Amino acid sequence: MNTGTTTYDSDLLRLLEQRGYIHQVTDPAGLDALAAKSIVPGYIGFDATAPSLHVGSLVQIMMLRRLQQAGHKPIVVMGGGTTKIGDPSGKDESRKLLTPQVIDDNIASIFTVFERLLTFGDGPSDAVMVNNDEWLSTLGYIELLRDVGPHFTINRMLTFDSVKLRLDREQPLTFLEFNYMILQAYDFLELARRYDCRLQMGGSDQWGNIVNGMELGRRMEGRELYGLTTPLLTTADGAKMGKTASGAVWLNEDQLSAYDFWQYWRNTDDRDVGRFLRLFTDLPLDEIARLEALEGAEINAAKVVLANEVTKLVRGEDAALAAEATARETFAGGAGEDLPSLAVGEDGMRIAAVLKEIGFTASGGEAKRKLAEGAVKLEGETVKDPGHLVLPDAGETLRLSLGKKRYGLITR
RNA sequence: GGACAGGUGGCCGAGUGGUUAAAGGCAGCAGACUGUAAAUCUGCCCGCGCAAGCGUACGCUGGUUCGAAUCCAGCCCUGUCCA
Repeated sequence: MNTGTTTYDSDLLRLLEQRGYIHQVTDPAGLDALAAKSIVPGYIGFDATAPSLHVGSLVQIMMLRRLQQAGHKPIVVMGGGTTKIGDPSGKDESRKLLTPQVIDDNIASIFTVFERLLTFGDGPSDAVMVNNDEWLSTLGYIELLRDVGPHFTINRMLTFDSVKLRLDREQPLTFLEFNYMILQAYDFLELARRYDCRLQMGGSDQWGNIVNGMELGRRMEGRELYGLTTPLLTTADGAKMGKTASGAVWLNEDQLSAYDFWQYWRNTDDRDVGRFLRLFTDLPLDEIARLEALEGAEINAAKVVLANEVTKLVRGEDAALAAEATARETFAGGAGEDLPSLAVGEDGMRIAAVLKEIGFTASGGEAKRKLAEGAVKLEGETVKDPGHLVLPDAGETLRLSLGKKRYGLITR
């Protein structure tokens, strides 16, 4: 693990290293020297395919926050232009094309989260958000080929992991996907021109793209650019971060309630607590060290702190407090108000239907299975009969649970 | 354009005429144990229906057959090699 000692002179690299953001840096000494003496504008690119980013992107967002904390300028690049040609992320089917309107709406929605974590404005170290559609959509093909094309060799492109993997596995790799990396490289060049951007950051899978951008900038305009990647974030049991029972862990409230968001962090694996505290909260390192050292059941206290802090940053303080209060009451046998709820109406509803309606199960059949397994409780009593009629008295609230972690409130 | 190999449930991957809603693995959910952790063991894991049952499903379309994921034809898609 990270010892906290570092050889860097700049606040930026010290901060990033101590908190565990650094996987690779193209020229650590050069970047360190630059960051020690001047403001470094740095960018990270984000997808605009959905109305919210999810937890998997949070490391990157936090890294922009650290950049700003160290006095530099974060640039958020939304991939509006690249989204227009579809997402080539390896999955064969998910190449849905989005209309410009949808993309713009997505970007606006995503921005609400950035707004909480970064300070935007016109000052030298204020954050800015740009859409790469601004330059990509007006790019001429001939022009691009002539100016940029000569700087890429197919030989080298073939050596990139993203490409090699596909070829080795004998999977299709389209020309479109192959070109994606050129457009991403072009982004870096354009940002260097517009904002004197010197640094691109990203996940470790972006290393190749980042290096391409740096080299393009150097070859075309003699620019000195830097790249830095974060480690691929997995949970201690090896899974990619951000996936859970009911899908992705979205950052926006519209896609995932604050309570569920809070629960995601509360359920962190013991082994991940320290690492996540460093990455995803602003708590001082010595306090994190103290929390991380807790053993046995006591580490749960650290998980609560983690959940509170992350929820506070991403969703705001009120949301964090409410989520924590709800969790405390709920797991103490009561029922917090933040829980999902369902009104069954005057005639009541059969319990299998209730489970489906409230979103605990995907289908009626699954609800019946869970009932048969004895996983469902109503007011603390196990219910097994799918036909059991749920009908609270007027004004009464029943407490429904599926398994040990999912709770909901049923009213008439 | 040609030759060959392939397209199976969220993913990987068996299955070459009925007993196949389709082996096995992964992921997921639940139960037990716990600390709302991990590991482990057990069960579940297409949809609808209280149920008997019904409906969909093995790239697409059509055909053979009492019966097809499995056989035939055409088409679409992918890979490898050749032009």
